[in-house]
Amino acid sequence: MTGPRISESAVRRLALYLRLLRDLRGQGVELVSSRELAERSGATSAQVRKDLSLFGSFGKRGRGYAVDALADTLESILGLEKSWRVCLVGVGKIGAALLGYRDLSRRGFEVVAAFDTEPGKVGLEVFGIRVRPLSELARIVRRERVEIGIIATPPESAQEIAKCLADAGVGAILNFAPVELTESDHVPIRTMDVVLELEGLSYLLATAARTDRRSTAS
Amino acid sequence: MTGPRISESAVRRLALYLRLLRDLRGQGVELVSSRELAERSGATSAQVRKDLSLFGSFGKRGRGYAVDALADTLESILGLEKSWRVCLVGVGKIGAALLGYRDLSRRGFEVVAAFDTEPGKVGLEVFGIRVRPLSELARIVRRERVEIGIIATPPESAQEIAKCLADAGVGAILNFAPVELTESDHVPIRTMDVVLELEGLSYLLATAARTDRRSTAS
DNA sequence: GTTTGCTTGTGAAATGATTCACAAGCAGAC
DNA sequence: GTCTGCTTGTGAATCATTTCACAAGCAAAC
Repeated sequence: MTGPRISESAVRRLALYLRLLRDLRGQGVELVSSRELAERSGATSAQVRKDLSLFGSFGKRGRGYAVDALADTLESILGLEKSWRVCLVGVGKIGAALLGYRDLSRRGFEVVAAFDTEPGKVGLEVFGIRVRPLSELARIVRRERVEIGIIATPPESAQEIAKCLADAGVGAILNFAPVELTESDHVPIRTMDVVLELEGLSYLLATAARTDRRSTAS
Repeated sequence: MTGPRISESAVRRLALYLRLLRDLRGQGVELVSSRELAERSGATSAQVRKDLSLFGSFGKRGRGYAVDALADTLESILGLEKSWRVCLVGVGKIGAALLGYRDLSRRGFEVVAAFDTEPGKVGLEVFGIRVRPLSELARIVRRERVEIGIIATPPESAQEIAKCLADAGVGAILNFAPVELTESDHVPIRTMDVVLELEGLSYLLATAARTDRRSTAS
């Protein structure tokens, strides 16, 4: 089964449903309806059903979805049955925060190596991970069979490092540097950017302010 | 001028163009074409032109866009001419990393207050910001005229805090807690979730692996 | 002035995502 | 068995976004 073509937002929703299902499973709930999943995830019930139906029929009409089975199915679809081997490049404030973030390993993403250029940082142990010099990246990524790279460097070096990671064989990259990276090879890249997100909110606030001024103007 | 209805992804792209324009301005470049902006932002040139044309005609046919003027225009559209007053709730690892993140104030988001419940943290100064008890949130948010709230607490408390922030008068919320929050009032909320993002990549990796197995199967 | 080369701005077309609406189906009550 | 209440799965319809394609326009060369 080579899954259907499916949008990025649909995948995100599936991951969200999975999180909810795990909670419900923990609470001992056995059945859940698309309506309930929708409420808790901020989607509509039709959306939930469509998303799930892309991969098969998992529900029982009149009853809902079996929490446990559906959680297993989603884990399989999302590739979360195994745990992924991750490396971090750039042990600055964000990088260090990520190393200390317990949820990563708890949710299946094991940080197995960390790299930095700064001599003052190389050799340190940060939350149990030894920081290695960048020069060892290719070697270690191969040796440790790293599958996902996280970039948390300044924007200037990010593109180059993305290239190194791709060349060294990682299959996907999560980028925290505030630049749009172009992907080498076919290695998908996701960028997370706090400032960009805040700027999105700024637009909404500014628009709201403009509207207010208009409607309450003398 | 009450701006047009515009999608979240379009706003994100505008913010991206603005960043590129600032770079170009810094380099002394005076004109830029939609094609160049497209290349650097990962969009298509038609997309760039459509995005910009939603708000007016800023380019010169045959030449391109005046970098300086367009940057100013985008700043105005996105509400980035002023600097926004931000508060942080939850000074854990992510919260502390944010307090230390210079780019926030540099790019127009000034953290003017921080809160935490933990007695061990209250009173500390983290990167120059004093951590206050959560009980003071409403009072300080009002006094400091905070416009945007950032939530970096455990997921259990996030919804409650979103409510407090909305009630206290913030106009937008950026949420780092791994829960889908329902908005109180009409306060928009954006959630950033590292694990969710990694799970999206996991899906791609798993799909690629499935496809490989299919096509190279005996 | 005319030609050339390049670029914008934008309707129209194509594509993609979401919502609607309802037949099909399940389980429990009687 | 049949009736009731509820829920899934899904084609069709709607809505949104992206891409196409090209007329209109600018500047420099000659």
